[in-house]
Amino acid sequence: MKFELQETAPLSKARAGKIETAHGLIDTPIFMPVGTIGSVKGIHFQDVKEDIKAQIILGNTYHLYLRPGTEIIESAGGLHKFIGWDKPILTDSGGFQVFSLGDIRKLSEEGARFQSHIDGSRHLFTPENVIDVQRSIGADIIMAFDECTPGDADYDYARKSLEMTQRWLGRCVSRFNETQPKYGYSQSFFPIVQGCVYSDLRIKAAEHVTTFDSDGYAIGGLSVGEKEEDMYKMIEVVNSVLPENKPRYLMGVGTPVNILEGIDRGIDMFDCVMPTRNGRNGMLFTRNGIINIKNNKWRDDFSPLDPDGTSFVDHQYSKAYLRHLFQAKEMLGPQIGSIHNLAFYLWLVGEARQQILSGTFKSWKEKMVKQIGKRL
RNA sequence: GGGGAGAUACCAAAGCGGCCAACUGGGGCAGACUGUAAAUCUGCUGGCGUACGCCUUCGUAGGUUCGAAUCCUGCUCUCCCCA
Repeated sequence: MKFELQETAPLSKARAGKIETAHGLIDTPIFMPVGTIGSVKGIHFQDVKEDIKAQIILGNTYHLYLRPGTEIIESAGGLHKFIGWDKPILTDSGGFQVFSLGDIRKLSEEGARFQSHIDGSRHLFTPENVIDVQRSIGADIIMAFDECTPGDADYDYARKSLEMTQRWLGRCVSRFNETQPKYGYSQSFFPIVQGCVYSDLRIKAAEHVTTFDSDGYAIGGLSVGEKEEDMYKMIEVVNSVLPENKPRYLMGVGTPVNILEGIDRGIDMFDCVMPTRNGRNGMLFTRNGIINIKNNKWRDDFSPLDPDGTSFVDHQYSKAYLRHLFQAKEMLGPQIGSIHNLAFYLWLVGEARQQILSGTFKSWKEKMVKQIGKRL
């Protein structure tokens, strides 16, 4: 994998770049739709690619390991072939599930013991076998196995948690280096910076990951309950340490405003369930603000869903019709909501990239932040 | 014509002397959602008030009772069975 830094915006840390993977190029900054279980929920891959213009999607080690299982994915010839997506894929390691599964898991130095949320069966994830599973899945970018420290963790917990994540990282790297890709193309490995909201821990964590000279670096453990200002501060702190010539991935973030603020602070890659989950639940992000399409006020608004939108759904369907679909619980409603939101997210990062390249990012961003957070 | 059952809030449906402004569904209104255990979850849904509360409600008109959606009587309407 290669990363080319093309431009940095004036008065900002925002960067435009290009990532070259075995499955194609990725323009950065980029947003990656989440396709946890091998599907961007509710959306045909054709639309993900051609309408939404996604350049890379996510999969999840935890979910794919439990179902369909690595055997099936290997038999299919890897995840790309299994799901019919020929562009890049990034897999998350399962670290976040270890965090979000709460009381059906137990952490130890060895790894994470957990029960399947599907059938209750017991499993063990270790830094080593998580790398193995990701080799089997065959994602272009695979993630370290970490502990996603909760946003409200105290210093002592955060420090110990970080130290374990660091030891796990060493084991991940070893396993990564001693194994080979299974499908004839190379895979990249990204370590994850933890450290909760504590600057000194974040700096240590960032310095630690850079000792491994990876193809890129991720910032995890943000937007997990901490204050938004803390998140922005941690991004600044970490990015002041991470090397300029490698992509930086802010995991799990966020709202459209979060993404612009992240770009402004030098983040290149984002993923989040928000556009799909909220879209399924009737919340639409637009460049003019946020629409809750279920609200009564839209019942007789026959104007296009989003006159400024880039997706076909924005022009093909009216607000009143989409509201009707949600009222009637028609599955077309969540599908349209998801497509719209993802298309908006991809437009947002694509436009940010153009603004960076033309040197106008900062003023554009300030204007956008005011608009896109409004409630319509 | 005879016999029986019933009328509860937007709808359906519990309640059958005080703990009832009234269970529960649905519908409606609003909110939440950030590396997806989520096409999910939460709240509100007689009126006024932030709240303690106050006011008006259980077909309708009376009555019994300290107290009635709940008991009694008349009336109106609905449904079922037999002729």
